[in-house]
Amino acid sequence: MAPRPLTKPRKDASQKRSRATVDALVEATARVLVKEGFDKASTNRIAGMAGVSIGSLYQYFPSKEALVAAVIDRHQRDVQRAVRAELAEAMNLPLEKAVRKLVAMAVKAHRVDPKLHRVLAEQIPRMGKLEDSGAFNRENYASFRDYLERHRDALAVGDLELASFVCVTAVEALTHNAVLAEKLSDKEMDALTDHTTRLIVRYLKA
Amino acid sequence: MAPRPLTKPRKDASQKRSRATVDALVEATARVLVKEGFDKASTNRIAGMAGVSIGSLYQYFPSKEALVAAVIDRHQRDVQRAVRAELAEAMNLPLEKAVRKLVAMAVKAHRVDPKLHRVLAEQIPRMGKLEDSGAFNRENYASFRDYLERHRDALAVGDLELASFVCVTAVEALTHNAVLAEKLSDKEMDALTDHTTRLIVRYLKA
Amino acid sequence: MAPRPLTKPRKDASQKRSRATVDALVEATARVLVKEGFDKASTNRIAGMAGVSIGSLYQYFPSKEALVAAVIDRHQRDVQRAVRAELAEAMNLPLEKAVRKLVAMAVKAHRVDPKLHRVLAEQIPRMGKLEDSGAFNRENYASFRDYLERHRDALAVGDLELASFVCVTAVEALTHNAVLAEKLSDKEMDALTDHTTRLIVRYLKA
Amino acid sequence: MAPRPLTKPRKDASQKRSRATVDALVEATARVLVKEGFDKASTNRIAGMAGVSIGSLYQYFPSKEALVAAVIDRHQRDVQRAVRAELAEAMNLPLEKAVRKLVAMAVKAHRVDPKLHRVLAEQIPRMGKLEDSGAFNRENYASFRDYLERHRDALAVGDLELASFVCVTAVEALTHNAVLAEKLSDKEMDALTDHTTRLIVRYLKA
DNA sequence: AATGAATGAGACTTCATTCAT
DNA sequence: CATGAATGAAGTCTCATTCAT
Repeated sequence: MAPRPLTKPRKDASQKRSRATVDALVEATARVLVKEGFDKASTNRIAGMAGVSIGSLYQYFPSKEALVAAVIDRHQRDVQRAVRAELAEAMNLPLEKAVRKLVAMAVKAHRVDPKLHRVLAEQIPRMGKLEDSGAFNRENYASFRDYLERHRDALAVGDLELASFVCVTAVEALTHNAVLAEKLSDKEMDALTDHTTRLIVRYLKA
Repeated sequence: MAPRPLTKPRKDASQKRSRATVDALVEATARVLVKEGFDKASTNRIAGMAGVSIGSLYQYFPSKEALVAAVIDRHQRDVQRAVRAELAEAMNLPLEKAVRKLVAMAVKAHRVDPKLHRVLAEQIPRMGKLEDSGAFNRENYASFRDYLERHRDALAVGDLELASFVCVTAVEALTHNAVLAEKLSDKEMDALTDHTTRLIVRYLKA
Repeated sequence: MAPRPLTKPRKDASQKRSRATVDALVEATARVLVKEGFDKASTNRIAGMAGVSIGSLYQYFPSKEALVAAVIDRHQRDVQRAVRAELAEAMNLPLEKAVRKLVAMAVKAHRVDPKLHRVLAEQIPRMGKLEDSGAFNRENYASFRDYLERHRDALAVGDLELASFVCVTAVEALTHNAVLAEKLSDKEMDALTDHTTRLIVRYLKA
Repeated sequence: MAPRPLTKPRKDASQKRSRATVDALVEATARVLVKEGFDKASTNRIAGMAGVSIGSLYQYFPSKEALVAAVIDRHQRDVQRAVRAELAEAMNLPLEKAVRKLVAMAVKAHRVDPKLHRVLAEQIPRMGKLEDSGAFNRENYASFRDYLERHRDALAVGDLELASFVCVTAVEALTHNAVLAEKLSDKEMDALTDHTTRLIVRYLKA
């Protein structure tokens, strides 16, 4: 067994400090993005809000883009965490219930941090991260395709790839626009969920 | 023959020159937006590409935004022109044919200048022109609602406002994403049109 | 006798038109200077206010400076005209009355167009026209020296050059500052006139 | 001896560097103003003369005006420092001696940096700092009024506010113009001081 | 002469990033 | 490693002036 290096604890401490700094920077970036918008979000402002010197910022992130990318990652992890359990559940339900659950999930995903989501949604396409856009990301897309595969017999559509694209795109767009509208009552959101569910179910069902 | 007024030609020449400059600037803006993206599209670059001095640019457009707004207007007029006749036609068809035509129309609209459309779609939300976003603008939205109103009896949905939102949003998102993918064959586009049409028709039909 | 050239009348007409254009430009410059301040007074704005094209402006004035110089000249001629008669009168009065008249004259001079005067007073030093500054110009200065010369016996001062400088500078500064204050009542202005007169008379009188 | 804290030197060095930059900028502004005049004094020129990047200039001064304001402040502090002791002394002298001292003081004040003073005197009115204009500022004005108050019995004038205005304005104008003339010998300056003193004393004395 | 479109030097300012301490 | 002063390219915009018509 290798001897525990003497510097470990200290390194741990410093690692902890590093981690805290990184977190503070990511958090500050998110806050500044929301409060000031992308164009006004300067690295100096971000460093200031994080309570960190501009030099330190560049110790941990090589560029402004890297910072924004980290925010995107964190946001997507947050969304994923909020949704993963439900997604798993939905996978075992019959079509209509499954779809309804998925739609509800999409709404929930968009509501994790709508203002941040909005800013990011505007910036992501400009950062060549198109594939990750939307609150439904690759992972969820695959799960849904899987589900369709397993229920192929109950479906009216043959091309599951296309069908997945149609469903995911439609649901994503509807929930995205609805959440961004901001002024929707709970009742209206429920109505939207109903309609979206119907849209998808009727499309899929044989 | 009426004598040609002596002052006319000069003024005309002048006006023609102005008009040419303005057009060159709008065209250059569109080209730069496509080639370099919004952030890199500086007024100097635009003036350079238009073969016009920076001073002339500011003679006609008070700011970068004004320039982009002009590009948006021009693009929307182009789209509208490409689509208006078909839209009118579609209004008199039975449901399925109408929807199919509308979907085809949406595809066509997105194909007017897809790369420009992509850039503008990213910028429009940041310019407070939300309502005009998408290839379906307000006017088309109203037409569609009208159509639903007139066919209310054949529909399964009661809330036409909501139904319009659902249909327009879904069609817009599907065609937008599909066109942006760029790598779709004609056959694939036809399949998408079929699916989209089915999606909408099944949703609407009683 | 030389025959009257056939073009004379026309030339007259065109000269009249030229004169009108020049006047309009000078007037417009004065107005813009007062309304917008020196820095905001662009040649284009001046041409616009004069109802004349920028090209024509440069037909008559080679530069912005020339325009301002013309305004200064005109203003000084206006002031001179307003004051000349009184100045002549004052020259024949006994000391105290003469001084009082001169002070009143200085006030009047500053009131010809106080707002324009103020702007010009700020600009003149920057244009190398120091010697002409103030509402008392060279001509008036000489007249006053003359007056002192002719009343030398009644004076307590020997160096008339210096005395002239002292008197003219003091009166000019007092009336200038007082008029620029703008908020002085007539009564206060009268008090100032009294005091200024006393200041000068006591200084001069044996 | 207390141990020198480890972080102190760096911070000090930092602060010293900042301070040096700021000083260099203010000094450069003053120099450029004198050498080129206000209109030609661009921030780039100033930064260049200070041997500092334009970015650093804007790190410390938000605008060109702020820079000029700093120069004004510095100049006024310099003037004040040169004059304060004498002013205090003068306050305890009898009328004639006091006035003579004040006049001498005004001359001295104008001689601190006459060329800079000239440029600033032209700019200050345009910066809404009217009240501070002249080498006599508010503080000195108040001191003088005080002095008159305390010697009211010896004076021929009742309205001390007006009297202060008359005295301060006259002295300021005379010394200002005299110093700006530049070509005056010491003897001439002495003569001017005598005359100015007489002007004021005779005006005030009962 | 009159017109006004065009010019372009140059002003002010911002901000991502580097580097001496 | 942290700090924050310093950098300078690049951006937006103005305005006196020129010149083709």
